Amino acid sequence: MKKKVTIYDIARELNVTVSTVSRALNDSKSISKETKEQVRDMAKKMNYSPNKLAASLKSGKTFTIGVIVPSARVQFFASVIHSMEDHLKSAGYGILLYQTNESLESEKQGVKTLLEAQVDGIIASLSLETETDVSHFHEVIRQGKALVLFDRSFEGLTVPSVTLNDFKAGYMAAEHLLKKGFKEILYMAPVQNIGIFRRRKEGFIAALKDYCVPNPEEKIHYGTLSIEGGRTFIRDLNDLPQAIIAGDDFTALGMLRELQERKNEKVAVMGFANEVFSEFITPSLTTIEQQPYKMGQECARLFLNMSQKNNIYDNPEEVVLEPILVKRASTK
Amino acid sequence: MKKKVTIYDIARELNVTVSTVSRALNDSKSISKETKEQVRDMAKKMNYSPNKLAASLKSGKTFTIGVIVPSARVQFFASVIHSMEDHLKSAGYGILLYQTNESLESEKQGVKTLLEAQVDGIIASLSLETETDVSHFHEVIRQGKALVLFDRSFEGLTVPSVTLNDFKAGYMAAEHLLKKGFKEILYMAPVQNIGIFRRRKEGFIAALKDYCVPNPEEKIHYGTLSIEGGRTFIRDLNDLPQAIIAGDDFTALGMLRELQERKNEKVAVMGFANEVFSEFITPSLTTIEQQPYKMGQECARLFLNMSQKNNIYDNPEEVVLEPILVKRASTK
DNA sequence: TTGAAAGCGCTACCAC
DNA sequence: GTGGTAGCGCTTTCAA
Repeated sequence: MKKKVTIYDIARELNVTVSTVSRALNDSKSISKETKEQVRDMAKKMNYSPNKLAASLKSGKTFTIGVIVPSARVQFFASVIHSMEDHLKSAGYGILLYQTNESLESEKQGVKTLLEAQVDGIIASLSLETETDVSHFHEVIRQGKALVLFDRSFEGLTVPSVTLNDFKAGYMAAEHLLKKGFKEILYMAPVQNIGIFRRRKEGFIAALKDYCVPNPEEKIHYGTLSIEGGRTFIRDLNDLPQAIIAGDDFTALGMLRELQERKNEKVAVMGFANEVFSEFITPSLTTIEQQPYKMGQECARLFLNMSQKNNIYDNPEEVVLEPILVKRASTK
Repeated sequence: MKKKVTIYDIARELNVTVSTVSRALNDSKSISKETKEQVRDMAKKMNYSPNKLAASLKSGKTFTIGVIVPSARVQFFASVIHSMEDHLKSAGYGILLYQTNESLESEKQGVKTLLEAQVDGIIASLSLETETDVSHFHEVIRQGKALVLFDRSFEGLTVPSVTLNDFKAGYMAAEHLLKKGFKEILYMAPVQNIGIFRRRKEGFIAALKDYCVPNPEEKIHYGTLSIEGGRTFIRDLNDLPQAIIAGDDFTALGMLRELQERKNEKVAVMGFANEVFSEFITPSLTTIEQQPYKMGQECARLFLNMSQKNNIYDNPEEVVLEPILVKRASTK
């Protein structure tokens, strides 16, 4: 472990000043070609590696962006992170990852930690617990740093965001089943504090109204998002409907399994998210694709846009991606 | 966007020096209780947020650790990342993420970027292209920074690592099939430059020898890891064997689908990785569980261990996790 | 085109 | 128990 080489070492070696070295390394136009070459050669020769920390401290830019997600293990978020990293990396930004595990407290801590790390911005998807308390995100804005929300956003925050058209997603799901001729459709609603689930539910209701199904509100049952939640949902029903819209693909899977064990496969089931497995289970699952790759890409774009502007929160762009209906066997 | 509050502001307000403020904030024992309280109250009142960058520049510790993976979208790596972040966060460390997309060039760039960001260490899983050129990792070691390799490690690097007992994994897979009475077993081998695949293959061969199956080397066919790769593998066979060990679960899935379309399900198929979907496809897939959560946890532990030692590369600990055979319907 | 020097915000050593 | 101050490695303004 040798001592680190700094621009001072290069300067001394070349009998110039650090200013010159710094400028040469940064390709400043006020430095002669020869000097630049000399400096670069020496830097390479001495195995120089810049300390970005020092540069950041001085310049105020870290070229690091904090990403806050409920869990990096969930396929959807994993894909978004993957996409973000790819698109941000090419613009010179690194990603500092923080998982909230669906806890508001953890989310607050995450924002605090990331701000202390002096990230240039934060891209976040809210935890399930984040109902109305978004004060921690106001701090991000107050500091003049870029904030981009995705998927699970909060309407009270006028910041750039990338979301799915959840209303339409709910509407599409219902319409698909209605067009298939199913009349008795049950809708499984997850917690309602999150806008994404609320809007989706509203889309469902709207579709039923448009198709003249009476009392759509009565079709809504609450449930838990998980395979077991899907099983429980079925068990708790007195009569089986013709079709069920589950809160996500895992829940839909649980429902399908529970139904199969009862030798009763006559119920159409669909999910949300288009997980990797959904195509491969039996029956293959009809679901709504949420475009995680596109979402990550758009988040990166919005952030990079902001990093070029002065008044970053003027007219925040709200990208709304279109849900895509993926028809498969489970609603045949 | 107000000007940032620094310890100078707090010091001025309280008529003390920055040393006092710094020490009070860091809970130094040489500061009186009263002063600490005053400082903390004032810090809170002024909405002070420390600039970790400055602290890092001075102290040389960033409490940030670089994580290099082929892709954060792959379930296995997503789970490891999830686990690492959880375990490292509680020790005060943040994760700077870098994806190589299986490219050596990108991996080198990643190491460079992370080192420039002054990470305290790097936890990495090698790209498929990283055959023998690991010079970039030597640079990490040369700088005296902690390096931990996981899953896809490199035997030439004597650094702490967390891997699966791949030999045993291959052995277990073969043994499972042999015990089921299958004699004609085909083994699909992915690229061989990566130690993990080589050792696994050797385990397979050893098992066949132990069970007195002649010419085990002839049972090995090379193939590509993907659903399509699995389909192609089947198509390219002249005769179907009794059982096949695929390179991973996706490939196994491709094989199963190809076989199903031929109305020929008499071939037992198993995979590696225990993906989320493997339990839910039909037939459910026998596979080898690679314990990603445990792996992430152990990586975190090894890193934290190193961060406490002086000679961090003395007797590097090599954690080898046991593969777990998950028996399911596909090899019934 | 290059040099000198201030300073980003914090820590830690040396005084007192 | 507290103060003074020299840097950490870099950028950038002002001079020359």
